[in-house]
Amino acid sequence: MESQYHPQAIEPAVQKEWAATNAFRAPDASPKPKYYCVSMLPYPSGKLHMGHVRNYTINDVLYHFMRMKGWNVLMPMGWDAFGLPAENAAMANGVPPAKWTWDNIAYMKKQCQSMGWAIDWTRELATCSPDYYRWNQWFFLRLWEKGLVYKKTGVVNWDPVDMTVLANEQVIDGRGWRTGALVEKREIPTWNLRITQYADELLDSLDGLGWPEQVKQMQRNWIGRSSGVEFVLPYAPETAMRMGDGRAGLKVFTTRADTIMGITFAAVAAEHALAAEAAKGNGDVAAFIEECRQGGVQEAELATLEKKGVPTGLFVLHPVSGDKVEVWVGNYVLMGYGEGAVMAVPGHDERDFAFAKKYCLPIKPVVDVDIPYSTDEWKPAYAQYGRNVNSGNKFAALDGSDYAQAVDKVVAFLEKAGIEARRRVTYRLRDWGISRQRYWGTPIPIIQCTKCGDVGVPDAQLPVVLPENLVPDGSGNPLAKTPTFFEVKCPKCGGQARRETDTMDVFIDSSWYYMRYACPGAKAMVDERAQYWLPLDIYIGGIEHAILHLLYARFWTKAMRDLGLIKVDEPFANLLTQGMVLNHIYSRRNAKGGIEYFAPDEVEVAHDEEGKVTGARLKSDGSAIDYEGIGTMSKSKRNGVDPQEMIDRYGADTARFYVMQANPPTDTVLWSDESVEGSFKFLRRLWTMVHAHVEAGAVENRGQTPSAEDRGLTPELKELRFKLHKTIAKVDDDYGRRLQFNTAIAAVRELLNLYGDVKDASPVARAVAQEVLEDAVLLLAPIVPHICTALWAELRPGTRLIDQPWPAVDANALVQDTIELVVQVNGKLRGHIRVAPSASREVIEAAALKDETVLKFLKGAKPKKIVVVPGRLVNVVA
RNA sequence: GCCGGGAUGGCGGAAUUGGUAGACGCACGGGACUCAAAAUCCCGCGGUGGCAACACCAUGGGGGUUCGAUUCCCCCUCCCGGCACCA
Repeated sequence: MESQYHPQAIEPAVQKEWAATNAFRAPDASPKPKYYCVSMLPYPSGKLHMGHVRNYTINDVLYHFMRMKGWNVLMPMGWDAFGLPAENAAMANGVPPAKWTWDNIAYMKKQCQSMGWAIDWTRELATCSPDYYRWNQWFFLRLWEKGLVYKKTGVVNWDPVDMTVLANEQVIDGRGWRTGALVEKREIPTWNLRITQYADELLDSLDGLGWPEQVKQMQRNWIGRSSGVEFVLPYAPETAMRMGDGRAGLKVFTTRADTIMGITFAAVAAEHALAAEAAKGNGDVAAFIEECRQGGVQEAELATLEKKGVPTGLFVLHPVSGDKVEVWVGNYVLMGYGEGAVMAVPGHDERDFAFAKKYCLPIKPVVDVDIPYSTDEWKPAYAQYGRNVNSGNKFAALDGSDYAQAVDKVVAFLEKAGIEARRRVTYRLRDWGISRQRYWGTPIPIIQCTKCGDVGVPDAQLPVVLPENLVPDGSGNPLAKTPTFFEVKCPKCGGQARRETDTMDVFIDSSWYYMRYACPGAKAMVDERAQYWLPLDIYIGGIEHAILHLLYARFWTKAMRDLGLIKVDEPFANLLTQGMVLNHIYSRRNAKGGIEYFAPDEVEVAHDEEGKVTGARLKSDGSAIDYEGIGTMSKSKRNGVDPQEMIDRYGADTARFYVMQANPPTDTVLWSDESVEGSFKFLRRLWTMVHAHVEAGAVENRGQTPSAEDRGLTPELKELRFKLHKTIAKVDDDYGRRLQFNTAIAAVRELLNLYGDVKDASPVARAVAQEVLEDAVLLLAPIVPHICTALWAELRPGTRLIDQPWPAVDANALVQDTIELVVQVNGKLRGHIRVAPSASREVIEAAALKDETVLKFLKGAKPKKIVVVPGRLVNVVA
């Protein structure tokens, strides 16, 4: 056996053997139970980064573990190949997005292979290939037939200089990232999917999923089902004349109908029809609406704006008192939620309160909130439910009601008064707008005919193929400038028509790729092989996908089910959300006001004594740049770390071991490679241990190791076997249930530390050593499969690691004569006692009360109480 | 702003159901081996006091529940993720 550990020789040889034997090819039928484990597919940005290494190594550990446990395991891989970065790269280098993307895929695939991940490459897919995206188009048309697709006006970010729609990511502090121009809102026609039709099911079926509770909670809050009352605030007479829209008043929605007597004003969004009417002949309102048009559409930006508004001079009537109530235009009212209009109750709503304070509008508390009410300052308690008070003489019957009673009474009152009112369930969730005014995506299969309207592309003409040779220039969608693409005949009337040039949101691509892995080459969207593999037994990916991607994929699955394509209700039975890998971010504003990012290794950083960054300059020319703090590794911010250097220097096993031993998979981590050396040293030590054992001569009697009954073991060897079998149980639990790999590695390190302490060359000891080393190799195999494959071949010549089952725990090895208990006084550690595992409470108490330190702390007094926790501790309360 | 999460030695982390705080590593210090270096091995390593035995303090800050709190509850600070066109 080679005395030195040479990963550069071992790893390619092991990988070659795997490839030659199709080791990771998963059959679509098997007597074994199936286990389908998938990681979120990567965007082919150019190179793998440490987040990928973490993600796919976690998946790989589960692959090997479950395979050793006897499952038919599938781990596939693919490429989320459409999207914005390819267009940005094209603008920067003049290379078409297709070429850039395919080159990146080729390079990253090589990197994946050099990591040794157990991927079944026969199922690889790229979402930018027509074979894949044709089914996006086909399914879009099916949804359209079912009425789940519709067209409506949407609001987007508009860069007035580049004359182009900007993604939210491309808006930095309200300005276009390339031009530095102030961004505006612009309304355009968009295609939408009716995800809200599935809102209830998406909410209710969360309960049965094996997902982290935090993710389920985020999805619940995102869907945001709330029940409330929708009613009409009747227009005051002169307002009714002006509006003349056929409606008797302003429709509002509220979840707090019980506070109706606290209405002191009403507010509408700037885009509301009433605001437009008010702007006629009112310069202030018109100017305010114009002001609201400035800036982008991101909710985070809108929600942090200072609350502002103007009075419209239009009035509604309080539905109970009949008092005139003025309507304001407010920038905090969202057109996209409810009706774009709210009844304002500053007494019990925080945003209304802030608005009222700013514009000196009356604040009228009408619910008893248990604490004294002061209009000086908002307190969260003001928004609590409580008994109604101060309802006035027209509705005195409301006083004393609790929330539920109050809502009942209000609805009954409004109906009796002839005011349109109904209970309604609303959702925070909005329909899914899928139109993108971009080139590198799935073409939307619609043809716009002046005579026939929007016509679906006939199935026989699918896919609508995206031309692959265009290069975007930053101004608009190149497809819209390519007549060979958009000039078409109408499939219905044969007349001249125009092809839709918007493409689909890339979240569509990632909503069902894991089904297509299951049935490569299928002649339909999916076939029966998908039914065999679905649902995923575990889905692994970044916590940043907790809402959007996971919600869209769930919706898409349910829609496919309802079209009879699959039978599952949910795609992901279990979910492991990986924490983000963060790194420092450096940027600089360019002359135009756009933004430019720099990689951490291009930057020299100055720190203060506490390690805080005080300044940064470019290594190349010494110019000052901005430090933006830490954030997720991403292509656009140029702060990703390529694992290649680590692989070249130490090998893939060290890289895999390092990322798995450093932190639990769910933890967010700031990238550091400080202790990589330690990981490599451990693998080298493992190699040395096996080498020393093997060179001392083969041990044949593995499997006939003296068990506890045979009593052939010294106490030291018995302890070693105890530790071994404890470790097997611990690692099994960590891999299989806890999904926490750093503690599994620590346990194996402890085992090998103890093994290293045993200096015994007797035949019995050599047999135990064989058992320990074999099992340690099996326990580590899922994490570092290359070195373990090589070591196994030395420990058991003629057999292959990949065929081995997971090691079994020997219950006999876990039998102990005595156990140690902790002795506490008042909850503080004061000593230890050794007792038989079966020791009674009385025996334990007596032993504790004989302990000298315990007696010292008791100072002769009798203990007040003694708490015994079996198997753990005894606590004497003084 | 709203939703979700996090904070433990110089650093990464452990403590799984309320039961020994700091496992296992990294870095560092000391020693052995060596002509020397590398590699390897051994010892030490939260703070304060003490020769030591040991004692006290300590899990972002403040309060509470409990025989016992890193763990549960309330309040606060800072950081991370998401907020619908980054993926």
